[in-house]
Amino acid sequence: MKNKLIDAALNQYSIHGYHGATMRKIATEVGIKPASIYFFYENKETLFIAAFQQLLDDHFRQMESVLNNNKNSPVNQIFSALLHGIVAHHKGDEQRTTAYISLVTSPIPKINEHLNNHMLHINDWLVESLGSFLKKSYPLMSSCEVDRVIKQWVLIGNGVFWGIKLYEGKDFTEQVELADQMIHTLFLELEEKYTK
Amino acid sequence: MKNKLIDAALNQYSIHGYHGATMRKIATEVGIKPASIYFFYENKETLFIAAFQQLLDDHFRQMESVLNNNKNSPVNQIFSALLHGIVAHHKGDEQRTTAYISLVTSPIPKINEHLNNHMLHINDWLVESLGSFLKKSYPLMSSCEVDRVIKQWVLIGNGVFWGIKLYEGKDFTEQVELADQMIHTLFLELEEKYTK
Amino acid sequence: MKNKLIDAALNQYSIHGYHGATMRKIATEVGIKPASIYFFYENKETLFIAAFQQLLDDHFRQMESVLNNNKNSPVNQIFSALLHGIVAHHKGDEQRTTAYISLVTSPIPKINEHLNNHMLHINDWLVESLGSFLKKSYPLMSSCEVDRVIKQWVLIGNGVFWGIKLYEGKDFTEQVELADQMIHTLFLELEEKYTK
Amino acid sequence: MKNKLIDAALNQYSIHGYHGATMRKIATEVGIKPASIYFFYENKETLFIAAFQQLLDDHFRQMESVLNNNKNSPVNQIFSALLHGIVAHHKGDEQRTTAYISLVTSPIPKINEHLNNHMLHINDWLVESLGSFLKKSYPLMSSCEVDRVIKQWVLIGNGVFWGIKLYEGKDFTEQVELADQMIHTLFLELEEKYTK
DNA sequence: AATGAATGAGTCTTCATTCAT
DNA sequence: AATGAATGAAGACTCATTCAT
Repeated sequence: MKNKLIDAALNQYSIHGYHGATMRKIATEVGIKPASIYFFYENKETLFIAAFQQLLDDHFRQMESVLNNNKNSPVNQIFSALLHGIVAHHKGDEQRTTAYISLVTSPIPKINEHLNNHMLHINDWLVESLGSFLKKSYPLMSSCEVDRVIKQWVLIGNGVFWGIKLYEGKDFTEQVELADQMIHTLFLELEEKYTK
Repeated sequence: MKNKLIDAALNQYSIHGYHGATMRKIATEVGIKPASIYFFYENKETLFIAAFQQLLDDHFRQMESVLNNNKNSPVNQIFSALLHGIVAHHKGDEQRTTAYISLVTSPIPKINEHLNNHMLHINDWLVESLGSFLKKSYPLMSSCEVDRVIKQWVLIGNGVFWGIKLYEGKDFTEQVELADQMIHTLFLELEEKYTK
Repeated sequence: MKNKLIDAALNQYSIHGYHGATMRKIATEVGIKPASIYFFYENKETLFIAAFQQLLDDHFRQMESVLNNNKNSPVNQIFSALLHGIVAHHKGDEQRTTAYISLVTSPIPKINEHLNNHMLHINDWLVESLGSFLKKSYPLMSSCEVDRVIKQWVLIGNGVFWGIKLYEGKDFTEQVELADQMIHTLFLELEEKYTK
Repeated sequence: MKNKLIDAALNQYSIHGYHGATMRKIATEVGIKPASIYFFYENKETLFIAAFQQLLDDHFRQMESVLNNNKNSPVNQIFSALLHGIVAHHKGDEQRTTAYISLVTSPIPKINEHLNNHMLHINDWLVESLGSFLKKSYPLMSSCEVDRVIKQWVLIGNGVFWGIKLYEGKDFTEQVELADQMIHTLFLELEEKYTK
């Protein structure tokens, strides 16, 4: 039930925003009465913090698992696969993605903190794990350049991510292809620079 | 006063979301009583539709003016300048930018419609105006490729835009630099392909 | 304009009741702004007291004029004509009739007072004027009986009056006919008793 | 509590009209807070529709029971008793009677519909039940005449009913007596016509 | 003669929350 | 584990009224 409540909370949040996601709507969605929510969560804020926590954790776990499934591919394919993996994850659960996007403009301070930590966490993890792959393939790359490549990849990823709410169907598929091409170009440069 | 109300509405919206942007908060921000708002706008929805309309119009006008100020530069600089211009515009008015981002997850159907129209409008305009610059510089480019370049540029722009809320200070400046590099690469390819 | 306001007030009152007849609705109906009403009437209560006063005065004047036009007919025809006259007056201005009915349940004490005075006034007038006609035709009738006949006539009139809101078209016409028959019977009795 | 709310709603309605019968006044009358009303009724309109429904149902049941208690008396006494019964019912609960009268000028369309149905229902019922009594006593009466007698009786009843708000104490008692006399006359005619 | 701008009080209604059961 | 009943605070909005113009 706690999980059903979190799902409902995220869903309502994604549709109506924090103030519009009322306890009643959430309760109705899981088939209980508003008063019953308080048996599981102390109050609205607690529920939402748990919900957002889970959202971010899932998001992170998902990225880890995608990376894990591709760690034996060539670097450039890893970057590409990771992008596709994340995109697939988001597209497969648009409701949560909307929640995730809304998070960025969340009106609750505690949640913004969580989000910032999450972002730093992801960044560290990306730099560390992707960095090690890059260095393995291009041992001559400077730390600084490794950083740069990862950040550019993230920048492209952000662009695609933002497109999730802006483009639909074929238009969005095209976005992913365009991103792929740019990643490809990124690695062409590296290849040329470090492997001849 | 109608304009002051729109500003306040956007500000409150950017901070608290639609349901959290109460008439009282908006009224207080402009120094009148809640009841007085209804002298200027029929109701909350009307006020917000006017506000968002203006937000989108300003946004578009801003892009136009940036383009106008750079239309005599070389193409690659136009693309770069346009990106910087938009970023500057958004950074210079973070409150409105947050409102703009929140718009994407707005709970009011009428507003989503407006937003979609706005997006299509911008797209058309970009393809048309930037397209003509590209074709002038690289007459051999196919329409299809013109389209692709513009869309990649937009993708990078979206990445930067999304970063506005995620990065601060130097970190954000770095984002713009990274984007610039990628645009640069984009045009290097074109140069190589079409001008030798 | 003062008269237009009174008409509008009565109309709105008949539709929505006192609390539902807002200054705005009244102003809109006469094509001015609410604030302008206060140039003509001190406040809502004053306006309505004037309106009701006029309503009752008109009502009374109407009855007088009907009686005047028939004062040379035989008594029984006077009674019948008076009934028809009143009914015609009310049917011809249903809006005011509704207002008149609503008056009886008015929530404003001052108005109830007015109404009571009006009722007493009408009663006195009826007893006096109709009484004199009766006594002229049936000199042997006791004051007490004169009173009784008038009151029965009023009772029938009240029945018809109440029917204005309950019956429509032919159904209402039938009511008036039924009333006529009963008045006829009333005078048959008198005839039998006093003129043989 | 739902019933207490209905009583309070009718009482406030009878005093102040629909728009003047505020949720606050109703809540106060039953000793709860306005917000609590919404636990029992969806909104103001729902509450009032339930209230008026009950008012009309009670009214009808009352008439039925009066008729039932007198069905073995002679016809003319049935008519008289029914009148007295209805009058007693109304006089015994003036608050509800005022509500009933106000209903006729109610500003809510749904309620007017209910009222119309109620009136038709009562009419049918009167014609059917009183009609059968009349025919039993005067087998030679035509359906048409049966109809007429009933309608005249109703007309007198309406007159008395309307008098409830106009007359007080002895004056009202007199109204009932006058009505009684007229009913008496009505049956004298029938007696003379059909039983000699 | 009329109104634009403003407001305090009050309207219906919803919200998060509580607590006894 | 769940809810019926209740509520204080706040939500959007309306109302009668004022006053400078």
